[in-house]
Amino acid sequence: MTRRSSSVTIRDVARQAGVSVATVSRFINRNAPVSAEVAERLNQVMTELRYVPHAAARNLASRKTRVIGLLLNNLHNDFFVPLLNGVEAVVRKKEYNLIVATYHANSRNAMPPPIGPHNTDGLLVFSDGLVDEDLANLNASGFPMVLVHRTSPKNLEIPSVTVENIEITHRLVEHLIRIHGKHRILFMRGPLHQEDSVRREAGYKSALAANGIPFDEELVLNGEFERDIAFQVLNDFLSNGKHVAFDAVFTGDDDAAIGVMKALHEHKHRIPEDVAVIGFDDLGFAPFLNPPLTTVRAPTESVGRIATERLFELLENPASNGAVVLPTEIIFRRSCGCPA
Amino acid sequence: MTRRSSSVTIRDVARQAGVSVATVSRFINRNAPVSAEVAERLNQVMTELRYVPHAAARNLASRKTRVIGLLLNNLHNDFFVPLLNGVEAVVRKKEYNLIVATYHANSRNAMPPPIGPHNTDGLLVFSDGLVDEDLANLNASGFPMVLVHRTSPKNLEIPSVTVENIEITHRLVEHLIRIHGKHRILFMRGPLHQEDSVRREAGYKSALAANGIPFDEELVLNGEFERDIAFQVLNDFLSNGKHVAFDAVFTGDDDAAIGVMKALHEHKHRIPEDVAVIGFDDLGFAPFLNPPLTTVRAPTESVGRIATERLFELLENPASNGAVVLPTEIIFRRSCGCPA
DNA sequence: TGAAATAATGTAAACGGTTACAGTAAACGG
DNA sequence: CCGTTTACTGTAACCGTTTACATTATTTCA
Repeated sequence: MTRRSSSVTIRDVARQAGVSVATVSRFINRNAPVSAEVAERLNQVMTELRYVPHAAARNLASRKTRVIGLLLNNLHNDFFVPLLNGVEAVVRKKEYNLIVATYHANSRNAMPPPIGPHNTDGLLVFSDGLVDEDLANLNASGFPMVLVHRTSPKNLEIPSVTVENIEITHRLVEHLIRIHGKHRILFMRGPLHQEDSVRREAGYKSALAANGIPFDEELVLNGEFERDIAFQVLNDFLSNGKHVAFDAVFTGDDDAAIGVMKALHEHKHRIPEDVAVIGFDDLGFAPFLNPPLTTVRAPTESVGRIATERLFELLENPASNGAVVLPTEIIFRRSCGCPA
Repeated sequence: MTRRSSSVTIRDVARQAGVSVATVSRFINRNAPVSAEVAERLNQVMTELRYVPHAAARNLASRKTRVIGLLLNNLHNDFFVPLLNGVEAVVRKKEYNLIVATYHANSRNAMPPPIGPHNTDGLLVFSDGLVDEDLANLNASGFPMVLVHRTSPKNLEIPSVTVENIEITHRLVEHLIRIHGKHRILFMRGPLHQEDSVRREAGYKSALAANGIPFDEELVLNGEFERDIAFQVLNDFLSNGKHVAFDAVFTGDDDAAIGVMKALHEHKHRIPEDVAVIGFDDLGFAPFLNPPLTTVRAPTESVGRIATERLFELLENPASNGAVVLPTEIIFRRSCGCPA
């Protein structure tokens, strides 16, 4: 067999420097002493030959990839920028690589998850594509994972990083009711099984209940936490004559709030006079929307950073370590009816 | 040596199915016929054993990684969401993986690029961290690359995907001058050597020149195409008493425009009456800023998609194929002074 | 000073796949 | 009916590292 590879290998370096490959490997990984003399020679030879270790070979031999994966449902939301930013910063500092992949519940049938133990050392799981059973299997095999914006299935104890949703949503919706006298509050929810969406819906309902407002199924729309879908859905709702009255919209996230605002605009509803709008996340543009968006500030970059740090802790010391819930805070702006 | 690996290998599958590893490999890769009988048996055994091929081993043996890399300067801009989205969609369809890494000119001293021929099959280069010399070396070695928002160094012919900047900027700035009578237009530029920024500056200058307005060095600020930096810089500019008068701001990108608007707001300048603002990119939130942002629509998701498609073409057929420049279009909204 | 630890290096067996090469049996073509 | 494809399968070398084990020279120290 005549396999040809143009790339220079560790053997070339070893030969050129007159040492064994083991010594070169040790020098590269600094995991055993190498004489000063040899070290210098190797440095020289390596730059001269432009030697770069072959990642796959290292991975195979060492059974590490130096890659961590981030599994998302999709990339249709500005929300992911701060999240990615937090993740990437930590990954870079650790001199690891980051694989970003999308995978959601519906793609399960077609394909297995694109990233996992076979090509990463650990996973940051945002996606709902990995169902509880998958998580259980991976966890049982000792594969390091940290859940993001999602909590561990019962009796599995996978570490997670989330933000506080229910309490804050309750308070914000209650604000709409008590301060601004809104009683017909539409909820533009996210993906059906996404925890943030579920929790925000819970907070929404509990605020209604606490204030004697009956829950109306008709006032819940599926915006998928996506700008375009939220627009579409609300637009249809407003167009399709049914004319269910509402005087406020709680949009599960800021990005979808843009779609909501667009639909309201196009149907000549004034915000907040006719319809108040509130969001969630406090994305960078929220203060500059028209009107400025009342929302909940979620520390998204911190979520990414902390989740990644915990994943690295797990890599070094495979001891599970609970759930962290980061605090959130309401930011009042004009879209709810508050004065500028 | 006693190496232990808990994972099931191709040999386990082969033994269990009573065939050779070669047959299993062929079945997995579907690159040679396998009898129906064996195929079924393998399917069964593989799911039973939960066999997943080990990526590193495949990579090593096949000398392919099935990974493409996206190299960015940073992730501090909502602009990257549509870009990433376009890239990721194509990568997923091809059943490849995507490594996202940041690397910029200043990190060169500290580290080599985190991704390259050693861990990817090809690169989408947005970053300025890879200087012309690096590109030349990589290109000479036949490594597939596509430049994004950046054109090929002279006589290198690396494929690139960019958007039209100069002409459109010229027209937009001229609009500010001729229609809205602005004559002191501040330019909030991006990173010094970023081509979009350079070209937008060229369009800005040519519009000034074409309309008899002298270029004033003092009216150029470095906002780095980052929201927070743009805010900081303009805020300082407005605070530091120097009181250089201006009646408009051309912000090199929409994300930075948010920072600009914030600074203007805080200093009680009305937009567009006192100061007009125009951006670039037409990010999703642009129509909903207060006031709605006049900007240039750039097909960012298409840039990501097309660049990635071209990279895959390159993988299959290493023939260089020029530069594509996608058209852009001005979107007039209120921030420039146009009526709603 | 002799035993034990340490430093520096080499040899060669993995790691888990792919694939060139070879072989056998069945199908085809004239 | 026989030479030639074609379908299918197996053997084993190889991809480029890491690392267990072995070896020798040098320190350390009781």
